[in-house]
Amino acid sequence: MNLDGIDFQLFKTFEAVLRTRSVTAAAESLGLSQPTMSYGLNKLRALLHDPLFVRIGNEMRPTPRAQAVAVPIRLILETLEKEVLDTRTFDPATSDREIRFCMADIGEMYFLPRILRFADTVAPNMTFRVLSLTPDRLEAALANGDVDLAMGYFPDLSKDNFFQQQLGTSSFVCIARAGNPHVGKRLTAKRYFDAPHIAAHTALRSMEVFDRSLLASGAEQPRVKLRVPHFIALLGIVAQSDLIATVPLEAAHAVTHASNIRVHRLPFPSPVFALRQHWHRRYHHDPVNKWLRESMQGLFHDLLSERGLPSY
DNA sequence: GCTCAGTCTTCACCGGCTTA
DNA sequence: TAAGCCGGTGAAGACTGAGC
Repeated sequence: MNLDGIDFQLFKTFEAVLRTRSVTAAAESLGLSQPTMSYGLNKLRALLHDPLFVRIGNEMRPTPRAQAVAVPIRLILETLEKEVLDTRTFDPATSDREIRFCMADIGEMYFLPRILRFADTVAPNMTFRVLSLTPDRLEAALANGDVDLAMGYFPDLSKDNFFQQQLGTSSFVCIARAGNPHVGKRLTAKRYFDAPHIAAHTALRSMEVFDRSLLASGAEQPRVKLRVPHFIALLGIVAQSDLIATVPLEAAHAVTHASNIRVHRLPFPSPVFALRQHWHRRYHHDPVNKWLRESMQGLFHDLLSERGLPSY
């Protein structure tokens, strides 16, 4: 079986004759003339090698072949109408779609609470999932729709297939537990570089910007005593040890309320990096993706561009 | 069995679109 | 630009069942 000669109008012809049991009535229901209906029916008869309908009295009765194909043809028409030709716009108020983000764990702490509060009011039935993926897997996930939006610092997603929009800029600060003897009353450059550091570079891609900046300035490198893969672990260790950490400002925002962690300005000018949202060009015109991007832009643009260092 | 009304099929033609 | 294709229409003829 091939699709040569298949015209979906013929399926509508079939469905109308089946429904009305009359070529004339079917023609009227489709707004066509009776000969056109008859012509279409004959084409379908030739295609399916069956008379499909035979006249018995004043009724066109379906043949067994017509009865057999009635259900699949109806399914085809319904699928076309509902899933191909349906151009209704996306309505977040009624949608129960799952939105999938890719963020570093810093993003989860900083972006998600605000996203959830926003969703409670405008998209109450939506659910959310956050994935943490390597750059190559993220690229594929955005391309095939497994991830809707990547938010944060993703320098690898600058290829032609991806769109990006800057949400704001960020910089770096230092965090240490209250009373950390390496910090003292004010964090000086000497204290910063003498202190033992903890780093979570795997989780925080943006730290690459900080490292490159420090290298380019010719300054000495911080003494990293411990490297951990997760930002959450870093927080716990900073809170309970004399290690200090350099983290993006968003991370500092996220831990402002933590019991004994204090945020300090760096004792030298901090490099600045862009926080962006990234999406694949396949989904550039997708109503859901479009709504999501515009919402995130509205939600975070002012916040990221206007906020300063948290009070401490 | 004839007539009539309703319906279907076929034919001729028209107009729009594509292609050489 | 002309030819060919395709989907459409109107007209005419054929078919069928109901009524007499």
